[in-house]
Amino acid sequence: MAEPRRQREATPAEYALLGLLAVSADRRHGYDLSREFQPGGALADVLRLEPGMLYHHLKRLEGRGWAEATREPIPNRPPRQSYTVTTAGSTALDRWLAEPVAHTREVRLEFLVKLYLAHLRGPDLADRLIAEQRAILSGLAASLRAQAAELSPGAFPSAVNALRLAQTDAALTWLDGLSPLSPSP
Amino acid sequence: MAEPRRQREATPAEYALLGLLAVSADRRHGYDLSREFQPGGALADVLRLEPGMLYHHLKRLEGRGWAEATREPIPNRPPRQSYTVTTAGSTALDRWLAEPVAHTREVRLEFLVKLYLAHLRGPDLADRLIAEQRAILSGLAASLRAQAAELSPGAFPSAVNALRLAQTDAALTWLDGLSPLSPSP
DNA sequence: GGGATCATGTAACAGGTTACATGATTCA
DNA sequence: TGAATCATGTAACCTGTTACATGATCCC
Repeated sequence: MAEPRRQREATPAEYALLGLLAVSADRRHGYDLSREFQPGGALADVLRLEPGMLYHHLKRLEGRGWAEATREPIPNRPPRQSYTVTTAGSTALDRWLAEPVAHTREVRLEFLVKLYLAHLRGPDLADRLIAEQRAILSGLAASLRAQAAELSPGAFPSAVNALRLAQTDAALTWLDGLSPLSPSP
Repeated sequence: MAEPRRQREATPAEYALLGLLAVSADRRHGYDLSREFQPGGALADVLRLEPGMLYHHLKRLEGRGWAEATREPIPNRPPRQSYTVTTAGSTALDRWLAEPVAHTREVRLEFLVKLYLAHLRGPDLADRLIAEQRAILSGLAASLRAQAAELSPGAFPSAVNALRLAQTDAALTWLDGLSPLSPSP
C-alpha cells in the first residue's frame, strides 16, 4: 500500500499571494499581483518573485483548493484568468498568520511577510503575532545564553553562539520598537 | 555556436570541504570529512551537509580541478577514495577567504565558514577577513540609515529597513568582540 | 550473533533561477 | 513606428532534502 503523498507545507511566497488575494475585495490576475513584488511594491524588499514562479504558485494555490480561478478564453493566447480566495484558503491564511516563526533566520523573510499581511487583515492580528513572536525569540535567546555558559570562551563554537544571540537580541529589540504600525501602508 | 557553459561559483559547502582538505596534512576520504558536519563537529552548527551531498561536492571539486582523488578498488563495492587539494584548489580557497560577504544575511553561514577556515589557515588571514567584513557591513549600515531618512516612519517599508539595520549593527558589534579567536579550536 | 560504525553512493522528490516565447494594446 | 506595458507561461538548469541500498568490519 503506497502511502498517500503528504501535502507539503506551502512556502512563504504562496502565502504571500494567498494573503494578497484575501485582503483584496475583487478578483486579481497574475500580472496585477506581480506588481507587488516589483521595485516600488511593498513586498519587493522582502520577497522576490519572478513572473514564472508567480504563475506557478497561483496554480498551486488553486490545486490546494485555496484559490479559485475564472478563465476568460482568448484566441491564439493563453486564457486570461483572475483569482479569488476560497473559504479553505482564508482559514489556512489565518492559521499561518497566527503562528510565529521558530528561528531567528526566518524573521527576515517569513515573519515580515506574515507581519505585512496580518497588518492588512487587522491590527489586532498583527499585535498578537508580534507578541507571540516575542515569546519565541525570548525563549531562543535564553537557550542560547544557557548554551554559551558551556562553551569555552574565545573558541569558534562560542563565536557562533555569540552571533546567534546577537541576531536574536537585535530582532527582539526591533520587535519592541515596532508597534504601533501605521494604519495602512 | 553554443556558448560554453559558464562555470558556476562554488557553494559555501564546496569551499568548506576544499578548506578542510587544504588545512589537513594527509589525504582525507568522504566519511572522514562527514564527521566535521555531524553533531560535535566544528561546522555542524554552521552548515549541515548530508553524506549524499558531501560525496557529490567532492566529485565536483575534482571536476573543477581543485581536488585530486586516489581510488583504491575493492571487489563488490565502490572504490574507496581519498582526496587532496591541488595547487589550483589552494589558490581558489585563498581567493575566497580574502573576500568578505556582501550581505548581512550571508554572515550567518558563509562568513562563519570563511572565518573558521581562515583561522585554521593562519590567524593573520582571519584578522584581515574580519577587518574587510567590518568595512562592508559599515557601508551597508550607512546606506540603510540614509534610506531610512526617506521612508515615512511607522509604515511597513520603514519597519523592513529598521530590521535590516538592527541585524547589520548586531553583526558589526559581534565582529568587534570577535578577535582574538583562540589559536586552534 | 547483532548492533554500531566504516564507507560510498543512488533515486525520487521538491523547489528555485534565468532566460526566453508569444502576442496584444497603449503611448510617445 | 517603435518602445513600453499588459499578460501568461515554458524550458533548461541547478541545488538541496530525504530516504534508502550495499556490504564490510569492529565491539559487546
